Amino acid sequence: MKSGQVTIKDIAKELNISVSTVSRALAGNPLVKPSTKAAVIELAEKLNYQPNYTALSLRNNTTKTLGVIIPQLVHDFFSMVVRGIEDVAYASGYSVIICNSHESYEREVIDTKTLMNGRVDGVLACITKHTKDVTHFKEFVNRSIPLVFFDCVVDDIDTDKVIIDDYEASYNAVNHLIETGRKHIAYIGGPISLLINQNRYKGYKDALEKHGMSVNDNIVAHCETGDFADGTSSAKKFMDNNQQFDAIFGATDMLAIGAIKHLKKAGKVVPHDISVFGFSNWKISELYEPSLSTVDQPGYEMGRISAELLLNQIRNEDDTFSPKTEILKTDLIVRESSTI
Amino acid sequence: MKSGQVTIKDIAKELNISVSTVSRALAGNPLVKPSTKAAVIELAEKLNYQPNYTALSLRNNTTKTLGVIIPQLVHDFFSMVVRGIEDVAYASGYSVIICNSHESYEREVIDTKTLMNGRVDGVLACITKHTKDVTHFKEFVNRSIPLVFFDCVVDDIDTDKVIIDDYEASYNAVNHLIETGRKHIAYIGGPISLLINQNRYKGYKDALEKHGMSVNDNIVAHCETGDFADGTSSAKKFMDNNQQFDAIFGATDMLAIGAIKHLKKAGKVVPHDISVFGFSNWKISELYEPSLSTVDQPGYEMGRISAELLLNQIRNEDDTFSPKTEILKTDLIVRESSTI
DNA sequence: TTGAAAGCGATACCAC
DNA sequence: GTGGTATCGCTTTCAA
Repeated sequence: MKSGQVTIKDIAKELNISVSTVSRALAGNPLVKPSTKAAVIELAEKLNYQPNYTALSLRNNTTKTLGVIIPQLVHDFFSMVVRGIEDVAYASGYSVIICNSHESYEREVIDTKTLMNGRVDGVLACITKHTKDVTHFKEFVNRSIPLVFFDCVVDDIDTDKVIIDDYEASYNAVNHLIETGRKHIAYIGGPISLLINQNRYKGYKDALEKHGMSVNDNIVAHCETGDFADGTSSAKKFMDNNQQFDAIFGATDMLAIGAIKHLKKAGKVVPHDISVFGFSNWKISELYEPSLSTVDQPGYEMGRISAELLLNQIRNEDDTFSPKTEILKTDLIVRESSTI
Repeated sequence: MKSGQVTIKDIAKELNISVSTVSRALAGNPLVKPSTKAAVIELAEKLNYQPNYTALSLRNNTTKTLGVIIPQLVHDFFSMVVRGIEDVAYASGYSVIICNSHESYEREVIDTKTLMNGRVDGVLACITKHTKDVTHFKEFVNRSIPLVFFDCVVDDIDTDKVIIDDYEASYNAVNHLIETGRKHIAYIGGPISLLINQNRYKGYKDALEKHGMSVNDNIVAHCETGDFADGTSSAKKFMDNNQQFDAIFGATDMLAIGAIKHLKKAGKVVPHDISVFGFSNWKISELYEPSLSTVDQPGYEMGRISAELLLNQIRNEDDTFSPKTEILKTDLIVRESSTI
């Protein structure tokens, strides 16, 4: 763009024909005389003509761009989601613009406004841990801008959603700990205000109860962040309070590894004394020592499916649209930290 | 956008005034009668009017968007760079569109084309490990689209560049190993075709020579990826060949940790038997055991400076432009893996 | 103070 | 086969 941009007008002038003809020639319209067409194409290539994207967007009322609002990028799971989104988008001729909310509610609100002015044809969003008021997202629906939520979704907005079966994953993980002989299983999770954490906690609870155990609130922690430091401090709190436990289920890999760090410091051996299970299958969970048992979430697939749902909405437009919720299955990856 | 979008035309019709007046009122033009202005603003708010971004772009020949081409996102360093870019961009009213080349040359070429059609006002780029032919980047210069390279830069394109002082960082790291008494220091690095790796290797070599040591090619590896597995296999190769060494300088944290993994397996104790130094200060380097000594690169600052240089180019436009290269300093972070 | 009209780049309908 | 022109939404002269 700027000064240097070649337009069809330039081509038309140079060849002494009208812009209409140039446009048609470039579009491969069969009505154009072959010789004219050849001349246009040759000159276009010589001048390195690129159709002005902005003009096309305005004309067609479509930007061929998808917006993604995501709370973190340095995150193996989210990164795979983005990759899935990009692959589907590019394959359909769409670009992707990523807004990183950095887990900030204020930033998220700004991001929605940024995407609301016709810059994108549709939006894929995963809300931050702190998002409670979702008015800013409802506005997409009001304006009938296609919207798909993934992972951390908003319950009371009626649109497509793609989520992980957190409940089942967490149930299975805790079940595994019980079946390998653990009797006193602690829980360390992220902010319980988030639906995904509610589900992970519920899976934990139900797995215990299924086996006739009950939750001991002294070894349950709902942390603010889900980060490493929270895992360490939670494990420390449990031990300082002289709580007995032989396993920890951490609702994120970082919480789990943070907990292990403290256990080691306190002289406990993982998994001999205490088994630990994580959630997300970050790269570090494989590299850490002991390697961490964890839940593998299908991030790429989540991105792929979300993008497909969004493209469907975009293509549908005026037609009737009935929102779907896709629930994706997870896998347990058992490693050293829970192999007794 | 799409059907539902409110335009100034709608407002004009509703109030029985012209679009010009509406436009002026919204722009805060003082010539508009206060009562008219108030009415326009009130209605605009009521209808939740948002100026059409595409129309503005076309009109002003400016997109208020910066493009970023980056080879990886799940990377603590790049992530900080992006954050720095975003902060500067947003503060100046610019959006950021990120193209992830996924370390693929082909993808990178596509990304440059995507950004070449007037979608962005300028581009920030870090080339992939595999990029040798840089014709696609030269086209930005030909079209006088502002361009700034960061981190992995292209030497023979005359534009702004922001780089890390890889040479000095690596020199200092190896120097530290020598000063703590190490005599036989191995080198494991990424693809030597990349300038940054040439510099890291040179820093290693010069530090050795400065202390009267010489490079032993049997304990030098230039790997293809810089990933974990390459670190492991290089360390294995050194040991399988019965090479003696008491330290390893890994030109990425992943290479270093991969190497440690093998050392442990082979019964060596880090740092007692062998010191290890990494590069990049990934989060994992702090969590790993032993915690990894490493080079901290100022990612956020790199992003910030790159974006500022780009915005300067954009604002300058026609004026004379003399490309600058900023070289950023690094810090050594000494942790357990090199503390004897 | 306000309105009419040109123009940003590309497309498509309507003439000829 | 080709040219003229309206149009997308908005800003900005130029007139009134």
